[in-house]
Amino acid sequence: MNKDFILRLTKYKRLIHKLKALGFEKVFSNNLGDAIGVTPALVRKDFSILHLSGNKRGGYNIDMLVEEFDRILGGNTPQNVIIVGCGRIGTALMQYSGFTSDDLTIVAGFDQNPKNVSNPSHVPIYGMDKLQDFIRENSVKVGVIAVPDSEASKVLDIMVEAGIRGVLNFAPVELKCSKYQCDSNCVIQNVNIALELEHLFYQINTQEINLERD
Amino acid sequence: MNKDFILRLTKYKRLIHKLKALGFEKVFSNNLGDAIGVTPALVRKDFSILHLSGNKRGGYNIDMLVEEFDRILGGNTPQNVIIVGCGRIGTALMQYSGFTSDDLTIVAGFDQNPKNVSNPSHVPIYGMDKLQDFIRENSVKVGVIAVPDSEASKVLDIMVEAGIRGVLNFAPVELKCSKYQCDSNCVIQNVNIALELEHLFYQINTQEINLERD
DNA sequence: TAGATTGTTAATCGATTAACAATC
DNA sequence: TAGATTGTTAATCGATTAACAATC
Repeated sequence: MNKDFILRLTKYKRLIHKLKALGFEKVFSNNLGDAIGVTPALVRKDFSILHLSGNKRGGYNIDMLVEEFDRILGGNTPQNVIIVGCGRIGTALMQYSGFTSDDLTIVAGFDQNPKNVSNPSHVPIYGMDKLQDFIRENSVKVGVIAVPDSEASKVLDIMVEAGIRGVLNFAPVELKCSKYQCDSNCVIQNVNIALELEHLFYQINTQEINLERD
Repeated sequence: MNKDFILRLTKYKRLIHKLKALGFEKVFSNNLGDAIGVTPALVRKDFSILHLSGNKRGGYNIDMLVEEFDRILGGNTPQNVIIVGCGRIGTALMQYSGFTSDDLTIVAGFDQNPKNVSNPSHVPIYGMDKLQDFIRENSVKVGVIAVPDSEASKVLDIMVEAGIRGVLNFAPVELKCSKYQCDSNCVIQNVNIALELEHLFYQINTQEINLERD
């Protein structure tokens, strides 16, 4: 329910898959904690919340963990994602290599002028008028918004109306919990690159100068 | 010092600039809290930590806030950023419109084959061999890493050695707090798009099925 | 003045950690 | 068995909030 908790789950999952690939058969809260940078106690607590139990002396069984984390985090069933807005960011994402390893598949792109988009990927790009039908017919659950900021909230409304449940927003507007999000339980995650860079500068500045000037 | 705290600072700053533009002269902790979604008490606490004081009845002076937040968050002095790796993500970022409004300027790109990069922006793209000298000569403080994951940690080392203080990493590897980061106080922020999407799927899944299966 | 708002202290809340009994 | 590790409880820690005296 907690953001940090969810982040840890994803890290556990990745780590456990790696360990499995390395031929490990069991692992201790100790090892897991070291690897993801938390205390062993927190690992045990987390696992306890998830009802994952180990052996008092033999640690946790890797096969069991792999299976359970796959179930909890949506498994290895490929997850379909659409990209709305095929400008620079949109097309860059379409070819992003980091996805395939995580069973995420970009199934389609949408743009106002699909014919103008240079498209070296094999992902089909449709006009915006096809967006709602596509979402409905393919039961798409998650979409990426990569349109100009002026279009973002309009696009969001369209997607939510069609039944989208999760949105990753790259438009430099913070898409807020509108009535739509609340009504329909659509989760919105904003990725604001300018904001991230500002954070960095802030952190650097405060390392040098102290917050309180005097 | 806290991640949430820093995030709030950035939100305060943006909001206050907007209010200033709207002609406001003063604002209450009440209003600020509503707008950024926190309690008025927290706003006052935050301001107190920053030594920003208001009037017992007249709230906080907008001009004062604008000035102070600009100082605290690095002001409106343009911040120079370089982009290392001019593949799809890198070039997309180079033309990203969200930057200009935040006084962030991409001053250069770097790539192994700068001549192969199609470069519709006006940002110069140099070979990787120029990276260290450029950072040193221009005192660049923050850089973006958008190279393939296999190159990421090598590139990080080079940048840190040249004196980079902050890195935004788009390569799908979690660049960890290596010896370099600790020695030289380089802040690393990882943006992992696949991870963000996984979060979304997880959140959606847990809305439907409860965590504990039984 | 009376009313409203700040600034700060103490209370609350939630997450993390330490500790340890249970037990393999 | 002795040693090691889990699972869970209680303690700790830090961030947020409530409350209220100070005061404009």
